[in-house]
Amino acid sequence: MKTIAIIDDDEYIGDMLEELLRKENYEVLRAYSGTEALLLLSQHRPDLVLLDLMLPGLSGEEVLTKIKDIPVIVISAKPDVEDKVKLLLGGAADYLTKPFDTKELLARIIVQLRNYKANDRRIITAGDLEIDTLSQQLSVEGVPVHLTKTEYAIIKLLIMNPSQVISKSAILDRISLDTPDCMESSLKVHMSNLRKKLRSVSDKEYIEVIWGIGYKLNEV
Amino acid sequence: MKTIAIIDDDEYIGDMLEELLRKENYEVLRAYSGTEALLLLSQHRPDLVLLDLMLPGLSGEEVLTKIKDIPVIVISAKPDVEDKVKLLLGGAADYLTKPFDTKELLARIIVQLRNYKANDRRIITAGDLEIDTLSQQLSVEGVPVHLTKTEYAIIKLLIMNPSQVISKSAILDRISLDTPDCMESSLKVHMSNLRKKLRSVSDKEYIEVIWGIGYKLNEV
DNA sequence: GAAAAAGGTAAAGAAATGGTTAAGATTTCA
DNA sequence: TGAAATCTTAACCATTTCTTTACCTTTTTC
Repeated sequence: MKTIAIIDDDEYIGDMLEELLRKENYEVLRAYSGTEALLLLSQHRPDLVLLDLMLPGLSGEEVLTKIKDIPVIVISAKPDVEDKVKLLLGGAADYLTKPFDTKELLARIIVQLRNYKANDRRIITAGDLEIDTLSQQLSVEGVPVHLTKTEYAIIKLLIMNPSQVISKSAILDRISLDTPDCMESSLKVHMSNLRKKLRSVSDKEYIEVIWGIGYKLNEV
Repeated sequence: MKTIAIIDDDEYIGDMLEELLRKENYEVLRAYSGTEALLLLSQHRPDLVLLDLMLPGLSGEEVLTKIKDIPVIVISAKPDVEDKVKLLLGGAADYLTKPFDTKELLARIIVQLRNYKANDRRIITAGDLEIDTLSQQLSVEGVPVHLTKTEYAIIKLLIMNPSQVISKSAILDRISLDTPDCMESSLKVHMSNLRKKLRSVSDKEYIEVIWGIGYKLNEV
């Protein structure tokens, strides 16, 4: 998933943009002034910036000069060609004049994003366990552990529902072991192998058995 | 000096553009129809294409799909948002509606050209791997490696998404191997050949297999 | 406490997946 | 058109992963 920072002091427009982008499955960051924007960018690294020019404090132009290596789409109420040229030459990747069509904005966002390497991570943690859904890797207390496809599917299910009891049938559904006869015996083995791998890194008992029902991940 | 191709059947506008660009010290190529454009592009490699949509013969859209890795600025009389979106998603780098201000056009040309390094090339790197999107060449630890078109498409996809698991189906989608039955066997061979070429330069294992899922580029 | 039920482990065989090679088909380019 | 490069297909092998089986331990129930 890509992250987009919206820098706009107008809360109404910002909210509208945020909703629009979230619907398209982007992660959204917000800043409401130039200084806030710089703070935000020092802490996060979005894949793209939507920058409104009318900002309190620092001007949009000043903010633009501070942004390195992230494409910036400038949004402005001024249809002035002089402004457009100045901002484009100043480093903006694109320039849209209000009012704009949201479909066009989305298309231009895609244009900008497709030029850049995706460097986002999607990490889900539960206690000392951490999975990176993009590299499909598990880390236990920071140590990467190699898992098979099925083992990864199991631990992901558990991590996404920490401290909840997951029935064996739910696990079987999710990982779709489709030999109806003898699936449970297979699951037993997968659980055993998975735990063995966790144990090779840490002594903690992450996976707890709920007798007769299923399993539960303890956030130790 | 940068070279810009103008593809426009309207001689008057074309002449105007050519004069404008020459004044700005660009080299100019001209084509007056879709087929002529393709011929021109097969012989020359401009740094940028200005493409008018109203073309006799091949449509501008068709021409666009044939142009790879050269930024295309579409110029159109149609202010239709639907068209804009279609062309932008279809690979256009920018879209200007007539009538436009020439200063804005020049600024947007600079924006497009600025993405390319001083030597006129767009370089994308991941660790010791580096691709040049213009010459479609890969360098491993600085050593150029010759790749076929398909191999290049694969390594580009991996380099643009470093450390991420790319499913085989995603790769197949991207490089459009279109014999649905036996594509995987083909992919296996491409991967094998690609790795062999990488191995001939470096001992590092850049491409990792994620068993049952796909591949991942390690930034060693 | 014994029997029954459920879960854990280890090992072996089965199945799936990926790697490699080579030959034939196709495309490209001079 | 003919030669060279590239792509596809198929066969075979190596490796990884999954399932099955047997046997063991733990928990529950009576």
